[in-house]
Amino acid sequence: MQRDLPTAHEMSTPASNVVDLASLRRSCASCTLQQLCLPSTVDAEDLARIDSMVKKRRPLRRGELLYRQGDPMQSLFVAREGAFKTVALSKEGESQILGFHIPGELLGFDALGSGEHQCDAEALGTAEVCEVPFEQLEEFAAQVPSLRRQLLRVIGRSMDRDQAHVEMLGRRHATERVALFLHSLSERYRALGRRPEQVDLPMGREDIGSYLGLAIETVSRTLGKLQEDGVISVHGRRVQITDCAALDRLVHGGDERRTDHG
Amino acid sequence: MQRDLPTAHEMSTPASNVVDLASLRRSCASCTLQQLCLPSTVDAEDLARIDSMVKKRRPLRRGELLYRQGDPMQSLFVAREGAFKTVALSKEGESQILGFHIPGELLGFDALGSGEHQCDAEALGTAEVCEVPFEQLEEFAAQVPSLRRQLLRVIGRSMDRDQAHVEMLGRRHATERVALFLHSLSERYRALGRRPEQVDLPMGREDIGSYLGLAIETVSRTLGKLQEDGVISVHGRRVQITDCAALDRLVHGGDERRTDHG
DNA sequence: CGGTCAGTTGACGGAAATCAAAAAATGTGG
DNA sequence: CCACATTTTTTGATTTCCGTCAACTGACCG
Repeated sequence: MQRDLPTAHEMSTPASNVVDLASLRRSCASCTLQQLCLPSTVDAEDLARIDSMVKKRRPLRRGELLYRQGDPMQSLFVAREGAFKTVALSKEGESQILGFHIPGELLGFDALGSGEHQCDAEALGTAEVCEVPFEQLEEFAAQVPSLRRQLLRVIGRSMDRDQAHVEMLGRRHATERVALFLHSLSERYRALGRRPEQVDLPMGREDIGSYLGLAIETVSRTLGKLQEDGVISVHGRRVQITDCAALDRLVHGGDERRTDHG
Repeated sequence: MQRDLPTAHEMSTPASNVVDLASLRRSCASCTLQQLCLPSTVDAEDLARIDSMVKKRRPLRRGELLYRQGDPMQSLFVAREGAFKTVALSKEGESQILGFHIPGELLGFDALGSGEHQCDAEALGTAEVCEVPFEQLEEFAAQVPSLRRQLLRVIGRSMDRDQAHVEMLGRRHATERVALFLHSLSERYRALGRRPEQVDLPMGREDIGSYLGLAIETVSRTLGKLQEDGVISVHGRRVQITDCAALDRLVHGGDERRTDHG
C-alpha cells in the first residue's frame, strides 16, 4: 500500500542502532527544549509521567517521512534536532509546503480534524524527534489541568504560525515575503538560543519558493537583491543578517518604495 | 474605520432587547447546527449541560466586532446566522483577511496560543452567534471524554480550513484561486443544507481580494471571465454555479491552460 | 574526469497591480 | 417614491513585477 519511501515507523535496521542510545534516553527533564514544548508549570512528578510516554526516536535521514497524507493520527512529534517540512500534495501532483518545523516545534496536529494526516512530514536533513502517542497524551492531559492548558497552547501556537504564513502569502511583493520569511526564521532561532543574525536555511530554494508562493528563480534573485542592498549576505544556504534594522523595515514598513539605489 | 465601533461585549442597549428572546433561547438540542458544532455522540444529559453554558447573543449588525486583536480570550463563538470575517491588521494599517465563517463554524481559536486574540472578528452583515465561555467549556471537556475529543476535532477543522486557505494562496493564477474560493464556499453551503450551486457571497469584492491575495479589480475581472466562459453567472454578490463540472476542472485540473470550452 | 544537482543569472512575455473613470448598487433625506 | 450622495463594482489603459525558458556556475561524488 505504501509508496516508495518507508515511513520512520517501518524502519528499524539493526545497523542504525549503533547511534548513541544514551543520548536518546535523555529525559524531558533535562531537555533544553523543555520550555518550548512544555513551557507551563508542570511539576516533577507529572514530568516523569510525560517522560515515560515519550518514545525517543533514532535519527532520521534526509527525505524520511514521519507520516504521510492519509495516515491515521497516532502520535504527536516534537522536532528535537534538525528540521522538517510539511507538504500538502494535490491529486495532480502539485505540492504546497505548509510549514517548516525546527527544534522545539510540534508536528502532527494536521490530523486533529479528520483523524487522518492532511500532509506529509519530511525530514529536511538529519533529524531527530520525540514521539508522543496521542491517545496517552490526551488521557493524561484530562487528568492534569496544567497539561491540558498546555496542549491547547501548543496547538494555538501552531495555528499562530499558520496565520503568519497566510500573512506572508498575502504580501504582494516578493521582497516582503522573503524578508518576512527570514525574519520569522531568525526569531525562531533566537527562541532556541541561537544567534538570530545567523540564519542557516535547512531547506532548499525550491522549498522556500513553494512556501512563499514564488518561483525558485525569484527566491534566488530576491535574496541576491537583499544582499546587494546590504541587508543580508548569502552563501548558499548560509544567510547572515547584516542589517537587522533594514530587515525590520522591510517587514514592518512593508511597502517602502525606496529600494535604495537612487 | 471600525476602530471606534464597540465590541459586542460592550453593547447592551435595552432597546435592542425587543428582539424575540424566545427564538434566542432555543437550546442546542433543537439547533439545526448541532451536528456541525457538536457532531460527536454527546448524550442528552451532557447536551443539557452544554446548553446551560451557552449564552445566546442578540443579533449583530454589519461591522460589529465579536472581539478584536489583543483582546483576552474569554469565549468561543459559533456562528449561528449570517457570516463573519477574521482580519489581521499589521501596525501599518494593512489588513489581511484570514477567514470567513458561516453558520456552524467556530471563531475564537486564534487566541489559544497567546491568550490574546490575533485578529478582529467582524460581522459581515446581520448575524447571530452562540457564545461559550472558554473556561467553562474546558472544565467540562475535562470531565467528558467525548466532548474533549470533539473540542480537539473542531479545532482541527479550523486548522484544516487554514490549510485550505494556504493552498488557495499558493495557486499561481487568479482563476484558480477564485474557482477554489467559490468551490469551497459552495461545499460549505452544501454542508448547511443549502443549494450548493447558489452561492450568495456575504462579503464584498474587497474582502475576497484580501482573502485571496488579489487586487479587487482582478477579482471582479476573474468573476467576469468565469461568467463569459459559462462556468458561473454573476449578479453582484449573487453567484450561480452554472457548470459545476467546469468549476471542478478548474479546481482540480488546476493547470488547464485552456479557459475556453475544451 | 564527466555527471548530476542546486543555485544563479539573463532575456522576455504575460498576468496581475495600478491608475483612472464610468456604471451600478446602496443608502439618505425630502 | 424620487432625487441625491456615497459606496461598491465594473471596465479600460498602462505599467511592472514575476514566472517561464534558457544557459551558466559551482559543489559534490563516484
